[in-house]
Amino acid sequence: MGSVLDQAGITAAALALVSKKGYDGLTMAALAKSLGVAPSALYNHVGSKDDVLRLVEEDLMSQVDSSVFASLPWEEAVKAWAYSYRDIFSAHTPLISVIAVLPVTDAPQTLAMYEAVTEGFLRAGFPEDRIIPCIVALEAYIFGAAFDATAPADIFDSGKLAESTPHFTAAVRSLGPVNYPSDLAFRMGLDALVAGFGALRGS
Amino acid sequence: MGSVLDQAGITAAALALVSKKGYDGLTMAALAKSLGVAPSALYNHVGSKDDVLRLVEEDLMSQVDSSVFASLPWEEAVKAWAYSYRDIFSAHTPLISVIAVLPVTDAPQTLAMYEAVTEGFLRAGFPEDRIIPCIVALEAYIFGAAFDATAPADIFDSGKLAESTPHFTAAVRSLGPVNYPSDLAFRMGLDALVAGFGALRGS
DNA sequence: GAGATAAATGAATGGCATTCATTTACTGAA
DNA sequence: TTCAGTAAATGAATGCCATTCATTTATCTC
Repeated sequence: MGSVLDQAGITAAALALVSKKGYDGLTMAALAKSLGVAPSALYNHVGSKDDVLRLVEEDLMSQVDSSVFASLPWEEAVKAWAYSYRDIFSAHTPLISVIAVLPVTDAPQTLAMYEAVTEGFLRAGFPEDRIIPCIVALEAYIFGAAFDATAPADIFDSGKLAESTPHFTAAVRSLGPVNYPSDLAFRMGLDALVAGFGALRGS
Repeated sequence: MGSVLDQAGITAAALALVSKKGYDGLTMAALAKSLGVAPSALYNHVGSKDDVLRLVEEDLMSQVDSSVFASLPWEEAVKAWAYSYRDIFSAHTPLISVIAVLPVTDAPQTLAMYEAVTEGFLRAGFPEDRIIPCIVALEAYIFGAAFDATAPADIFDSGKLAESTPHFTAAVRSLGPVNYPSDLAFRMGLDALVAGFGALRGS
């Protein structure tokens, strides 16, 4: 044996590469180079590039703060968890298309997060059969919001077509200098989801 | 002139190709072949493959039903619009990563949709400066839910790690035979968002 | 009919993930 | 100490991809 490579090392190198060059720079060749190894050597440890993305996902999932469910009341815990989840994945949106569709089997960190969140919901008095739908809805919102967070500030600039969309253009203008209110929108939507779901709790 | 190709034809061919072979099958070579033309000929009409994706996006946006805002009360209109939006894009998730970040300038169909939705919110009594944040939050939710809708039914199968995640595993089991409740979750989240945002309306 | 212009061609380029036959280096048993 | 087995790394090759470019073809205008 005596291998230079292992999954932990590959994961760390992939994360470093992504933070330095972005997901466009995450190629098997670049990853191998950063590990001082030939590209084909990676295939002794991962089956494909998608495997690398899965390793990165697992690492990120373990960074999502689900400990808040043990220390805060449910409303605050959900919000803190959601912010943490979104903040982490807004820097990793290319992963979302991969993971949103990925079975959770063999993803221990991801499962651990779901377990902590589920426990938090149970402790807050949710009926067991409503918990997964709530989590699914919250995750959908979080993933969508992660994309938003990376959008350019002028995404809603209607340009030449402003005259044909007067109400929309006025609504955008009314926001003032910051015309892409990603953070305000995230807070508003999260508040609405938490308020709506909170009503499902048993007494 | 007398060109075999134009943007409408390219858009139609791209949509046909996607519905037949999926987004993996949407290559410039395959697109050109389906149009009876050499791949390089496409570049006289579009600047890049991303341009093709933008054309497809515009076409899909025009299919989203925003006419409901003219005929239904606000709550029902938002829900009908959201369902239509999600249903269309759940078959086109690879576009989401592109468009969620894309400026709306020079996207007339997309702008027309935003204008119709904005008018619906105004008519329902929303303060002008809350409308865009509401739309942003709803869109985030819709895009995220579009990913969910394509997930496999057994995405939450915890497999060998079931014993270490007892609460989560039980919550999944309590859902019964269908263990990925994408539709239920979408309805629940949408109801919560609509209820929460509806409270912002002026009297 | 001449010249301009728009459009299509086919050959090239460079990057990409992945495969595979081969070699290297280490292990544990005789 | 030798030798066989094995895990890991190598480098060359494959096939697909988007994109570019010099060149040709066809059409329209004067």
